Amino acid sequence: MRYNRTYGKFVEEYEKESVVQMKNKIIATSIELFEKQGFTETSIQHIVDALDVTKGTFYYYFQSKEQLLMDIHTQYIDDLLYRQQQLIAEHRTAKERLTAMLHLLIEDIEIQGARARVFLREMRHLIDTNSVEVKEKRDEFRLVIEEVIRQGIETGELLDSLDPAITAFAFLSLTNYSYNWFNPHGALTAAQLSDAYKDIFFKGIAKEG
Amino acid sequence: MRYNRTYGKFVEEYEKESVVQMKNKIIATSIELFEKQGFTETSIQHIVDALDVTKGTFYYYFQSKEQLLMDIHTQYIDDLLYRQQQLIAEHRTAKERLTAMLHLLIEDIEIQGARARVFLREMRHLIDTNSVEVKEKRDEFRLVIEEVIRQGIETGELLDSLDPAITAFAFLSLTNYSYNWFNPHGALTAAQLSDAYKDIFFKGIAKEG
Amino acid sequence: MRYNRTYGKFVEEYEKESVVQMKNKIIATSIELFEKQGFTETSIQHIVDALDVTKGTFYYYFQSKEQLLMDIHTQYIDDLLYRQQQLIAEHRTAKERLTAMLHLLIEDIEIQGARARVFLREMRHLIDTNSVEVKEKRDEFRLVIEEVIRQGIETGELLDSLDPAITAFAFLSLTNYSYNWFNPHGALTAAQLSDAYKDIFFKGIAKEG
Amino acid sequence: MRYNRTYGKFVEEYEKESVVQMKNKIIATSIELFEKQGFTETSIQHIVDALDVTKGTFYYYFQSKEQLLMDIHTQYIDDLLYRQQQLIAEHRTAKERLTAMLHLLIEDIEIQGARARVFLREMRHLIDTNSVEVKEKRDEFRLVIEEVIRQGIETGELLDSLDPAITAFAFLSLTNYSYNWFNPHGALTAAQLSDAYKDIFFKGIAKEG
DNA sequence: CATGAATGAGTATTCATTCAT
DNA sequence: TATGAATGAATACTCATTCAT
Repeated sequence: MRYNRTYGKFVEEYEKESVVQMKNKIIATSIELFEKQGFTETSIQHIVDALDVTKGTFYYYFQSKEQLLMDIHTQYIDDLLYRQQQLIAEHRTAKERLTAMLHLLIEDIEIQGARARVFLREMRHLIDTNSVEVKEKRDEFRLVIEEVIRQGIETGELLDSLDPAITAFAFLSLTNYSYNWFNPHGALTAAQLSDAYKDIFFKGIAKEG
Repeated sequence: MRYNRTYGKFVEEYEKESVVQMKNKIIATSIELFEKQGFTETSIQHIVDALDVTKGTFYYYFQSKEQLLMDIHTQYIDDLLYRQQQLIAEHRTAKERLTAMLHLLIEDIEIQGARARVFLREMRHLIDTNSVEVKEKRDEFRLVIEEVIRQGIETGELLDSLDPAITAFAFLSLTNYSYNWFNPHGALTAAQLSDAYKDIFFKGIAKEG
Repeated sequence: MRYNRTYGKFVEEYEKESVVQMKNKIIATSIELFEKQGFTETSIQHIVDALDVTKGTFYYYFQSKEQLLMDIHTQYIDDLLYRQQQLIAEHRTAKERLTAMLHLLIEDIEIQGARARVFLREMRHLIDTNSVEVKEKRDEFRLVIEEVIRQGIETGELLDSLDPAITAFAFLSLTNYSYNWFNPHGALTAAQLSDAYKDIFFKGIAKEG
Repeated sequence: MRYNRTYGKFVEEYEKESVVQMKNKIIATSIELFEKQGFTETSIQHIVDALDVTKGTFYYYFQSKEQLLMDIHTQYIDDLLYRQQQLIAEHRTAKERLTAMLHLLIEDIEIQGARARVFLREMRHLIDTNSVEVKEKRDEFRLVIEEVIRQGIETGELLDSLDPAITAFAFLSLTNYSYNWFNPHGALTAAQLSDAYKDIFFKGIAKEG
């Protein structure tokens, strides 16, 4: 499982295989249900019924419903940051890097759509320190984009007139909003969508600048 | 009250002024609470406490909590569609129309942010027929944008290479995602943001097309 | 109802008769159950089943189980303090006052034994500010006894060698511990018991001092 | 360990040393927790966490949580009865015997306060036969006091007017209630308290008999 | 001896909704 | 119009106990 790459590294060392397996089973099922019905509307009972275990089992693996949500968020954002770093290392120009990130994020909706949707939608239900922690990581991801844009401006690849912060938000709007409407099982593929967005984002829509 | 323009039209014909007033008071208070805490997390008790009335009063004006949410959605989207039509009538070129819509939507977050956020966030809690009805109106709004883009391509204002549907989604991504991060009380004004977005959307970010 | 004397004064002015009645019914039933099974072992379900109402009803009248316990404690200790003041006013000498308090407390076990037992036993389950509040009132009651003893020493009624604080605790030990074993339905009456305790407390058990 | 004197006698014959040790470790830890939080509020999980073992270990040594409580009670009351017998053997007059018992019980709160408090507070949680068994031993302890008083009356040491049963309860009230308020770490020592109580109990508080 | 995953019945509390007044 | 007492079903969470390993 791809999403387990980074998370797994740390976990497997001190948690038994079976514990990790059951934890991941609970997470996988929860993600499906959270996506369909929303976090609040999905009860622990729903989750354990779907898994054919009892509530006690759930609470053996997770301290609380909120902790489960936090685990989902942490897995997702940690993996995303890891892949962002890889991609930065693999590419040099701002255009290449932004294109790669566009592909990364939109293909994520194709590959692990439910997980992405839960991540983008349900953050509000994290409490106190947890929401701060996730927010910081999301900011980190965004600031990397901002920095790529800033460097692109400096190197002359991108327009001088751009505000890097606003432009980073524009970039994230395109990718993050797409989970609202993009259907990976429809006629339009993720590759086509990210290509189309790449053109719009880089060249704009008007005929002459 | 601006949001009452279209809604009022139908209502005032068969409902007494005072009924409309109390209904709007409940709606206004609910929007504030829904924005702060979310729809599910806000109880009827919260709402009536904030208004210093009793539950019975609430249920005299609304059949259910969901019906209240539906009313909020209907008011919002009807008003938006009305203003979209006005703006289409006032402008001729695709660029002008798109620019006007960009301003409309982003300034909405400044002027009636809570209402916009509740609209964009809580649609999931509408039930079957209601969610279909709202979805149809949202589609209607989007298809107008699509049509403006299509005409812009035909008239040569916009690039031939564009897919009007995807481009309309890109447009809506910029506007609709901004409620997630744009703070109307911050240093950046809505006017500045919509200007920046206009540039990015029309001209792109790359130095040479 | 005697225990409602002071409590009632304030309540009846702003709460409807029927609310007070249901509240008192819930309190009365809860006291019975708390006495028999203990606070923790008595569930809200037990209470509402005994009353043939639903859980919702319980929570309409009480914010929480702990709040119910607090109400029971407040009613009890407020009434006790009130009666202590009356009795102080009615008597002059230390002997008379202590005798009257002995009667008061032991007859309380006869008349409203369950209430007294719950009060003496379950204070531990009050939280934070509530337990402090009740503790302060219990201390107040005790300090009045201490003061009566102190004055008795000064006037020459009581032995100079006494430590008023320890003596007050000795007094309260006799009365408060009796709920553990004294059965009001047995052969020994409350009047006989308080008489016997009065003799022991004033004259001691040894043949010559 | 003092509290193991009598208990140990029987146990060591058929249980391995290590079993007894682990059992006593569990008991010691449980007493601490029961005292701080109460029996019901302390979970097996709390206990085993504090000991850094697992639930399985607990259930290897005790059939149930209630059985653990019973063991605590049995150890305590058996030890108390044993020391009461010793003290009866060591002293002859009623005054000496009662004074010795007063010291015994109040110093117990100083030396093994938690154990005493758990014993006095949590008996209610013993089930049927167990609670009967403990009650019988507590009665036995009380009846020895009663008998000492009876003999004191006969020998002319104590007042003829006393009811031995009531007087024994008065005695136990002084000792047993003290765990509610007496703080062994405060300025007042157990020796001072038992001396003060001895005077009050023997000579009373009034200036002339 | 000891583990720890799993159970199942329980707990306090919440809340949208109804309805007699 | 409005009240507010009552419902009933749901919710997150706890915990003593069991048992295969």
